[in-house]
This record gives sequence, C-alpha cells and structure tokens, in this order.
Amino acid sequence: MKRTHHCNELRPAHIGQTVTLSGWVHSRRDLGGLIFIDIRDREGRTQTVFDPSDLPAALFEQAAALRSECVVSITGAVRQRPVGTNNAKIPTGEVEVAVTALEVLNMAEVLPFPVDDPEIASKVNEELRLQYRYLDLRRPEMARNLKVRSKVAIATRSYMDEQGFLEVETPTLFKSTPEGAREFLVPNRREPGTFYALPQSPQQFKQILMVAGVERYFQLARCYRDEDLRADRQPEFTQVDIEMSFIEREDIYALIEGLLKRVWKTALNMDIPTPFKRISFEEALNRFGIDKPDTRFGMELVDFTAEFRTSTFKVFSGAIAAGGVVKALNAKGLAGATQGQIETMTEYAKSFGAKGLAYIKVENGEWKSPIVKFFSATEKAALIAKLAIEEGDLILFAADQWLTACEILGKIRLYCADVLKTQGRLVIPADQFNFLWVIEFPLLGFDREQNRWYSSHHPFTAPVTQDIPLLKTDPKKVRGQHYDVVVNGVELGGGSIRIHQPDVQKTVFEEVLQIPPEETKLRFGYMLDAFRYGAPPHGGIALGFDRLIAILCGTPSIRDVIAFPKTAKGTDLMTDSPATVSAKQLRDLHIELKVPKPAGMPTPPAPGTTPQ
RNA sequence: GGGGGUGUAGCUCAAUUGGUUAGAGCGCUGCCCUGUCACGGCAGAGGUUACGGGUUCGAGCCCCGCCACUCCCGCCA
Repeated sequence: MKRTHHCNELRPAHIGQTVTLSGWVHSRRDLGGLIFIDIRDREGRTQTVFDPSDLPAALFEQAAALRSECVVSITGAVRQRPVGTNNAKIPTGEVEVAVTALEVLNMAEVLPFPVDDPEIASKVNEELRLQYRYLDLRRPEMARNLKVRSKVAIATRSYMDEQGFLEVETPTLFKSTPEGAREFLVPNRREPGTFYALPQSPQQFKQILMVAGVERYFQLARCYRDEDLRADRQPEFTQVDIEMSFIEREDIYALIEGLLKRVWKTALNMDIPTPFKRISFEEALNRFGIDKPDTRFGMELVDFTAEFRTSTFKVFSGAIAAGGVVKALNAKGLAGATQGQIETMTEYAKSFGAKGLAYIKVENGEWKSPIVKFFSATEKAALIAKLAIEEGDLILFAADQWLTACEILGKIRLYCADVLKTQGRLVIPADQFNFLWVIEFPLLGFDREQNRWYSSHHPFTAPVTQDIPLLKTDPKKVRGQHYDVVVNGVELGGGSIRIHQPDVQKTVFEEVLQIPPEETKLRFGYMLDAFRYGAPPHGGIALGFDRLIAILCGTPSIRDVIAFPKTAKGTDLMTDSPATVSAKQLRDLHIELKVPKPAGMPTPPAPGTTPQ
C-alpha cells in the first residue's frame, strides 16, 4: 500500500477518491460499533472511520487493538463528513476516509509521555523529552520547529547565493588557539602528545579565504565551545558565518538587513522594515544599560550626575567626585514591589560591586525611602521632572563608575519588565521585532587585574579610521569597526571590519595588547604570513543560527530548535554521551587517565571486540 | 566553581505545614457503547515519595549528604 496523499492534504475536492494514507495513530475514539482513528504524519492529521458494516470482522478487530503511535497504512474512500460533524480545528476537518483496508506496519508500546496533547506534552519534564527525543520530535510543535529551521537554512543559502557568495566548508579539526572560549580537544593518534581543537568559530579560516580571493564567503558553520551552558548556549551550535572583501560597514548592514528580511518573510510571512535603527554602544548603555537593548518597552535610564554633583548626599556626590555618575530609572507602577523583589534587585547591584541599591517608593503621595531625607528641594524637583514621577512609581538609583552604573540599572530594568509582564501590566506583542545595529563599540577594554588592554571583540577588529592615531595615545577612546545586530534584547550576531594593514596590526598586537612578537608569531603566525601576500580589505559577521530560529519559533530555549541538544551539563540523555572508552582506545591515543574508575562499574569492553 | 528552583503512580500535579491505609485528572487493563474528534459510561491495576544517612513515638514534609534536570552568576576573544 503506497501512500497517495499526506495527512494534511485531503479536502472536499478529493471526495470520492480512493486514497492511501500512512502515518501514526494520533488518537483513536472507539465507540464500540464505530471506530475513529486520526492518522498523523509530518504534515498534519486526517480522521479515518472504521465501520463494521463495510468491513470484515478481523479487520475491525485489528483496528480496535491499535494504540497511540502505532504505525499504519490505510486505504479507503474520501467522503464528506455528515452534517454537523466537521472539525474546524484541523485543516482536513471537512472530510474523512472510510477505511476499506488496514495494514499495521508496526505496533507501539505504551508511551512514556503523551505526544498528542500539546497542553500536557509541553509541560513534560525536559529530561524525559530528551531521553525519548524521537517521540518529542513527533509532536507537531517540535516538527514545526525543525521545518522552520530547514526553511530558514535554505532561504539563507539561496539569498547568499543570489548575493554572489560561495559556501565554503572549513575544518572542524583545527588547532588550539588559547584565547577566547575553552576548546574541545581531540587527541592525535599519529603524533603522541599533540591535539586538534574543535573550532570556536571559523574566524581565521574565513579571513584566510579572503586572502585566497574568495571575496564572498558564507557557511552554516558548526562551532564548538567548552563553556558552561545556558538556555541559549549549547556546546555545539551553528553560525551563519559570513566574510566579504572590498567592503565597508554599510555593505554588511545592507547585506544582513536583506538576509533577515528574507528570513522573516520565509518563516513568518512578515515584512520587516529596513534599514534597521542604529545606536552607538555609548547611547545603548546610557539609555538601556546594556549593549543589546530590548527597545520594545521604555523605562529608560536617566542621568542625574549634574544634579547631584554638589549634593549633601555623600553617596551620590562622592561617587561623582570619584569620576562616576548618578543614574536612575523609573519602574512605572512598581511601588508595590515586595521586599523579596527589592532584595533581588539589590543583589544585582551588589554583584556589580555596589554597596546597595537606593530606591524611592512613591506610595500614598509620599516618597518612602531611606535616602530621600538627604535630598534638597531642587534635587527632588529635578527627579520629578526628568523621571516623570507619579503615584505608584518605584525609582531606582545607581551611583558608580559610568559603565557599572549603567549595567546595574540595565539589569534592573529587565528584571522590572519581567515583573510587570508576570503581573500582566506590560504586554509585548509576539509579532513585534525591534531590530537594531549597535555600533561604535570601544575597540579595547582594560583588565584591571592584569593591568593591560584586551580586545573587546578580537584582535583583528579594525579601529575606526579617524581613531587610529589614538591607539598609542588614548586607547580607551578608540572605537572599533565592530557591529552587533540585536533584536528584542537578543544579540543575533556580530562582526567587524578587519585590520588588513600589517603596520596597524603590528601596533595592536605589540604596542596596545603588549603581546610579545614571538608569541604573536606562535599563535597567529600563519595568518600574519597570509596577510603579507596581498590581503584585501575585508570584514564579516556571524549570526547565531540557533538563536535566530528560536526567536522565529517563539521559544526561549535553543534546545527546542536543535534536533538532538545536550543538557546543561553537556550530556546527551538519549545516547548517554559522553561515555568512557576502552583501555585499548586510550592506549592508541597514548592517554593515561588520572581519574578514579567509577565505583562498581566494570571497564566497558572495547567496541568491536568479542569476549574471549 | 557559586547561588536559586524542581524531583511523589507511565504523564501532569495534590497531600490541611510532622500524624490513620499517600490522592486527583489523563494514560493503561477489562467490559459496555454506531458520529466521535479532550468521545462517553462502569470496573480495575498501578507508589522503595530520585537515592543514602540522621532526628523523632511517628518523616513525602525537618536535618546532613548525594544524583539528575533546570534557571542565573562566573565563564562564553
């Protein structure tokens, strides 16, 4: 019985045709004398009817014995449902198939969790879902996520192809490059003591491809980072990796805006407006306290440094005298915040090194606050004016060095938004996507502990041209030609125009980052070599593909858009990986373990060996 | 590495704050049911309360340890 239609295909136009459907028993309703079975496949589901008056008894009995998720193939005639029995919930709900033949392709055991009920299935313990991932992926919601991912991958490839890009694969067995994320290492059997590393990203290969004259490169590249995980971080993940020659920042902006426009149209049939807004790193911090602002709601930070410079409240004026700033935000309507919520916010502040968190609750016409008694009338008037203070508001302050003060309030702003969302007082439409470019990042950050400058993006990022002279005189002021694309508070991707002039690169490495020349040669020698033989000006970007798909699918966790993701500890519950290996495998790799053998666990036999 | 949350029937959750025989819905098994689509009705089975200790006359509940999952901080050039 070869299938003639999929389970989301039959409509009134098919009435009268004899069809064969194959799929899983989604649900069955056995009325005794009549059995309804919904057959589900990747595309949808269709109701089939077993009527004993038309069927041999044996076939009817067979249908009665079916259970959820048995795999069947049925043949029958498509017919109009009787008046009043249409099911508006499914696209095939106007018709049904009157079964004349049934083939049970496979029975299914009772499932560990339901796949037919989205309400329950979405709440099932993720541990179980991961252990039985093949069942989880059968759920229509998960199947849809896989489909969106595939469509977006294909749309990306076709868009990049139209734009003249070549898809080039780069090695996953690479060389360890110690800065940045911790790497996964792969021991080399052929030369004891040497290791490959899995790439954190194809960064260096893609730049070398520019030297190789590829001009326009892209890849859906698998990347590996051996760092602790989050809802939006997996040890292996996928980037849309892009690099172009003979371009400036504007070219990247236009390219990515076009790509995302295509992607949103493909996945959600939405037309997103371009060009995207642009905001400097400094403005993003000043207004939102974070370099990936969620601009779907207000509660922006307000600066009060001028107002409190000569204040008698020493916590504020002292912070300013020490070169810091005073900033505040108005958490509209949160005066009723619980002690626990204030506590949480205070913890955020403390985690940034602040001593505490100053606040004012505006309740019953009064300012309830431990600090307000120190404020002058002028200061109060300034607060009211600039923060538009009203009854029911909660005002939160940070007085610290500029970056710290901004970051504290940025964190608190997001927390307050979450609280308001939970209370239903802040509603953000699911189809609102606020894209923006964050630009003009500082090229360098300063590491107080090590007393040296470090690259805030990576050491190949080009400085803004007019800032190059500042490299040697005032590194803090140098802006990088670095850009991030952000949507709704999520960093979708980032990149930069790279340095292609050997003298600038030398200055950055040796004079700014203070890396000794011999070390530079050891770590980046092959790249610097390549750059000596005619490197075109170039730049690129990488988008987090998993995050992109998660946003399109409206899920907070990228595990929902990866077919076989790993847990927060990096294990795969379905295959029980990682696992120990045999002594022989270790010997081949010249590796001796220093970890104690797990108690009570015999050493597993080497794969492929048979017991003697 | 640190902090928070969760763990009770196959699944989702209760268990009046330490007190009788640990319950419900769904699922499962059996019987009944010819227009259901969350089908319905009747009956039934199903529990080492993650695991190991401890306190107590008595522990699902309190204490210590441990494991797993999860969220966050650190980390992620």
